Amino acid sequence: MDKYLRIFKALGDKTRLRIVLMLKVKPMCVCEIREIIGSSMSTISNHLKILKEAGIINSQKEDRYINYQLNTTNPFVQKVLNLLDDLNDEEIQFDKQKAIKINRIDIC
Amino acid sequence: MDKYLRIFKALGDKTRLRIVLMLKVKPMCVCEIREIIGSSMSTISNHLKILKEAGIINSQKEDRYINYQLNTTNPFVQKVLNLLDDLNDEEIQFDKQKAIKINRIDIC
DNA sequence: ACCCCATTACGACATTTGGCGAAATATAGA
DNA sequence: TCTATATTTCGCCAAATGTCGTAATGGGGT
Repeated sequence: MDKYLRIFKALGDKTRLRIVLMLKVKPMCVCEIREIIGSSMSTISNHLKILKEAGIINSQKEDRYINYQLNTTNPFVQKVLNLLDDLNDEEIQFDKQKAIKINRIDIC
Repeated sequence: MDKYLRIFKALGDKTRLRIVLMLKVKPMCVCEIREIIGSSMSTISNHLKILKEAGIINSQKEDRYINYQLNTTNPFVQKVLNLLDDLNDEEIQFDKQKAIKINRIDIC
């Protein structure tokens, strides 16, 4: 049951839900996510840790950066993430547009 | 987005997740749920309120009791609840067995 | 060896949350 | 209408959570 609780808890926070939805656009590093959300580095890093421990995302090194991406290997997570396709608030659309345009070279 | 957040928040609490899963067995009143969970009346009532405001459950009068049951009208909620079919911890099984056996006449 | 991205750990603070008991409310049945 | 009982609401407390800034640490690239 803890596995499920961790997932629901992780997605029950606005900042983390935004992060998950913008990672649907493309994998991003902490820097980029921080730029879109607007919170501090440590705050974002902590949220990412929680999402990672819930098995919702994972990370991968790319050059000097660590890319965070949605975890596609866990079936349950996969199903939950699919349900989020319906979620397209104005705020989420903004985030996604920013995610598309963002270039890490400009900000990191 | 708030709608989704409320649902995830609601399911991100152990007591509430247990309540939801035992309501899969059958609709129950506050008394019965209280008996299975073991917390105070007011605590259970508050959890039910949160689940109701999230659209996960609804209530219906029956005699002197108020029966709480899963809300089957909301498609998103429906899908999420379907995902929970995989969840069958020992603790959950206990709850469900109790739910089957429980008789409100004995305890309310 | 030195940068740079990122993580972690800390203290501080405000807010939220979950729990309780007691009081208030509602309502069915006598 | 009165009473018993089921449920909700209220006020309080403790614990957890989210945020920040700073500072120390890690680990790859250059």
